[in-house]
Amino acid sequence: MTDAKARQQDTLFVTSLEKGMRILEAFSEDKTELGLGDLVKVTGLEKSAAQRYANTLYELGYLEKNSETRRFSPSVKYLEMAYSYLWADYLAQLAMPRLIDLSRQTSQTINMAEPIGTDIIYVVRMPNHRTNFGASAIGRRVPALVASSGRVILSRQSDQAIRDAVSNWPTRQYTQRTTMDRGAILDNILVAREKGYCTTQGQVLPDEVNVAAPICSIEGIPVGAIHCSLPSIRWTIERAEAEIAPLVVEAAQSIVPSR
Amino acid sequence: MTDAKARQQDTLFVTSLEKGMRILEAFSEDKTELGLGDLVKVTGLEKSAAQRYANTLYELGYLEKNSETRRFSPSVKYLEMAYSYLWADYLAQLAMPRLIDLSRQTSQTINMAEPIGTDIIYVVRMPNHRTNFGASAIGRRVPALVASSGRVILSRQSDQAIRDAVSNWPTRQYTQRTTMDRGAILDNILVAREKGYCTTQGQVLPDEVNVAAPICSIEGIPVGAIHCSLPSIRWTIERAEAEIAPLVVEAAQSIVPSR
DNA sequence: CACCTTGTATTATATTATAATACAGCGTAC
DNA sequence: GTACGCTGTATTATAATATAATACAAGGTG
Repeated sequence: MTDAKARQQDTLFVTSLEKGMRILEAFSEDKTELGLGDLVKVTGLEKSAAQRYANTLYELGYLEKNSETRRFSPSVKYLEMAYSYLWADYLAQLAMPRLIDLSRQTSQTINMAEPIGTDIIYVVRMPNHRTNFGASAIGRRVPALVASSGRVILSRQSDQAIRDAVSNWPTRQYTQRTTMDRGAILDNILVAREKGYCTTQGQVLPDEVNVAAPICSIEGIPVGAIHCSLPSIRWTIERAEAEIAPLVVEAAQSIVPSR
Repeated sequence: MTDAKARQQDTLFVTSLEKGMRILEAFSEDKTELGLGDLVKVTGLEKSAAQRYANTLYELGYLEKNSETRRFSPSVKYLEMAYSYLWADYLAQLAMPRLIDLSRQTSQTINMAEPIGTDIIYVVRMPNHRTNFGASAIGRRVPALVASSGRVILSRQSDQAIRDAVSNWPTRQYTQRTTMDRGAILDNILVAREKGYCTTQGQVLPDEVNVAAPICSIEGIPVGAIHCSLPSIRWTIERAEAEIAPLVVEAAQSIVPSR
C-alpha cells in the first residue's frame, strides 16, 4: 500500500488540508506568480480543486491575486510564519547574539544553517557584501553535501554516517566548479573533521570562498553550523583559514545548546 | 449574514482548509509549543478536529512533535515559506543590495518594512548590535502608528489618510516610553513629512533611537521604508539626524520600484 | 490509590468536498 | 471581423470524506 493510499484510509488524515498545502507549496524561487492552469500543472490537482483551494487561500489572505492577470502569488503571511518559527527555534535564539558579534568582528557575510534530512537550511543570514538574492534569503535549502555548512555538520558524525551520506545523499551542480566527485567531497569532509572547520570554494555560488564551523550540543551532536561567505576576488582559501576560520570556530564553539 | 456563514454556503470555500490554517497559525511568539488541549483553546476547534488537523500537518511535515511531551511546534517548513515569499517580493529584491551597502556604511542595524493593513511588517533585517530577539527576526508585525517605518510611510499619504489613520488605527504600548498620545503621533508624522525622514525613541524597544525613510514608487506612492536602529546609550536623536538620516534617506530614495 | 488531565483510536452519520460541465471574457490568428 | 482557443468563473447532483461523540490508554498529581 502506498503512502497516499494508507493516508486515505486513515481517518486522522484530512486529505483536503493536504491539497490546500499543495497549493501553498506550489510557489517557489522560480514560480512566484501562478495562474489557475499553472497551479493545476504544479500541484497535479484537478482544475476545480485548484480553483476551490486557491480561492480559499486567497480569502484567508495567504495568496494575493493580481486583478489584471488573475494570477496568484504568496502574500506576506508566508513571512509571518517564519516569525512564528524563529521563536520556536531555540538554536536561533541562542546563536543570534554571537552571530551579530561575529558579523561585526569580520565585516563579512555570516549565516547559520541547520540540517534537515539530506539538506541544510539557512535560518539566519547576515549579508555583508552584495550577492545573489537567494544567498541572502532565509529559508533556502541546499543539499548538505554541497554546502560547507552541510559538510562540516557531517564531519562530526560517525564514519558510518559520513560514508553513507557521501554515497547516497543528493548533490546538485550549482556552478561550474561544484564538486560532483563524491570522493573529493569525502576528502573535504575528512579534512574538516581534522581541522574543526570546512572550507570550500565556488560550490553554491561562483566567486565565493566559504568557511564553516559546526555547532554541537553538549553531547557533541552537531545541530547546526555557522558559515562565513567571502568574495573570492579578495579572499583565498589560505587567507580565509588564517584570518576567518578561528573566529568562526570560536563563535560556533561558544554556542552550546542544552536542549 | 456573517462572513463565516457566507463562507459556509460558498462552494468555492473549503472550510477544512481553513481549519487546518487555524492550526498552523496557532503558534506565535509566545506560543511555540502547543499540546492538543492548547490547540483547542487557541483555535476554537473541537478536540477531535484539532486532533485530525494537527496530525495531518504533522504527517505533512509542517509540525514537529516532541515525543515526550506530545506537544507540537512549527517545523522548518515555516521558514521555507518565507523563502518562497521573498522571491515573489519585487521590492525586497530591488532593495537588498542597497540595504547591504547601507548596513556597511553605517555599521548599524538596518531594516526594511512594508505596510500591511494597519501594521508594518519587517521583510529584511540586518542586525548590527545585540538586541531583543524579536527585533532581529523577519516577519514581525508592529502597528504602523508605533513604528518609525509606519509613521514615515504614512507621512507620504494624503492629509486625509494620515488623520484617519492617526485617529482610528490601533497602537500598542511596547515600552514605558511608547507614545499613546495620538496628537503627539500626528505631530511626529507631520515633522517627518517636512524632513523626509522620521525619528523616534524607545517606541518599540527601550534604549533605541530609530530613523526611518520612505521608499516610494515612481508615482510617489509609499510602498515601504528603510529604518535604522541605534542604541540610545551612544546615540541621541540629534546625532542620528546629523549622521545617519542623510544616508538612510539617500538609500531609500535610490530604490524606486516601477511595478 | 483514586482522580484528573492528557493524548489516542474508532465508528456511524450527514455534512461537505467533489468532478463534471457550462459559461464568460479575452486575445490571437486567419 | 469572426471564429477559435485559451483563460478564469460559476453551478450542480452525487458520493466521498470530514465529523462529533465517545471510549480507551497513559501519565501525572493530590
